[in-house]
Amino acid sequence: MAGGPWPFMAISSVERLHQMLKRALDTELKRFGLSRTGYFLLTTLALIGNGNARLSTLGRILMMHPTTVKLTVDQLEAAGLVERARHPSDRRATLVQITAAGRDQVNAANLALEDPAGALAPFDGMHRALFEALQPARLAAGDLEL
Amino acid sequence: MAGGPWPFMAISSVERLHQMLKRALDTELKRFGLSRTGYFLLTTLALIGNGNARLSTLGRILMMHPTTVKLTVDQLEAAGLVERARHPSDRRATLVQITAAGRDQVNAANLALEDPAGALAPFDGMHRALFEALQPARLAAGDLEL
DNA sequence: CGGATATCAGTACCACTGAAATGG
DNA sequence: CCCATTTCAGTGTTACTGATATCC
Repeated sequence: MAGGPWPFMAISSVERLHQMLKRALDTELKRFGLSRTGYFLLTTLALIGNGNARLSTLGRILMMHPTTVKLTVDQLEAAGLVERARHPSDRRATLVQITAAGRDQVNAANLALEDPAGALAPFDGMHRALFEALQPARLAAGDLEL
Repeated sequence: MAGGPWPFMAISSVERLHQMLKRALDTELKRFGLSRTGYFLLTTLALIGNGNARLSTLGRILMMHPTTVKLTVDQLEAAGLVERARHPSDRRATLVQITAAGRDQVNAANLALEDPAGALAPFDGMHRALFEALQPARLAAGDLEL
């Protein structure tokens, strides 16, 4: 199997790593009642200045379809982790605001992801190196700087 | 957004790169009438010694669910790119064998993926570096050596 | 008997398409 | 008028669960 075409090898590597991380992440998030997309959305909100953003902005940042964003926000809102609010100037838009409970939840989840005894243990200590190793390819393809 | 927790940054990077590669790969494969899973299965078969393997072996290698393997093989078989055959010694197993047409198809696809004017152009020349950059994390998590 | 293999039916989640309504 | 934003209904693909039959 070694010695395949390089595009195949590269794409397969990303695909496999994605699979493994996804499974580890899902098992860890299950205890918090969070879906993967919900976790990404919530953490993104927590890192943004005011803790709020438009649905469309979240969709662009997270590379999610508008309908998927709506569904995810619906679920998070039902769980009390985010709230919808009117945009002050643009009346087409609705803002998604993270709640205090949402911050607590996402902080607890991110702490659990750093636990050396958790599901992400195999990657312990490699997160930063992994992030930096992928920067060139991501930026070359025009992705955000994060 | 920068300065988030490292597990989040690492997982997001992999997720985003996976998204971008997936879209580029899909648009490229569309012209060959191949699905992504079909492409992975077919290329794997082409790289294996005799060009055949059990369904269960393919599932393990490709991290696919048995039912997904069956469905993918059904589709490839209908397109004449693989054939099912009895296992010589183990009568429970069925072998999937790549056909001559399947080899032609997958070779053409892999050539297109290396085209500097194709959808994978942003990653041109980075495939090998990308593969090697992901090796440590993949092997640490117990993945195949490829 | 336990375990592996393949298949099938049914379910669930997610992404997408196309449409609609509202507003910049 | 054109475009952005959000929402909704309907569709398709893929992964999963649980069950079955066959065989090592």
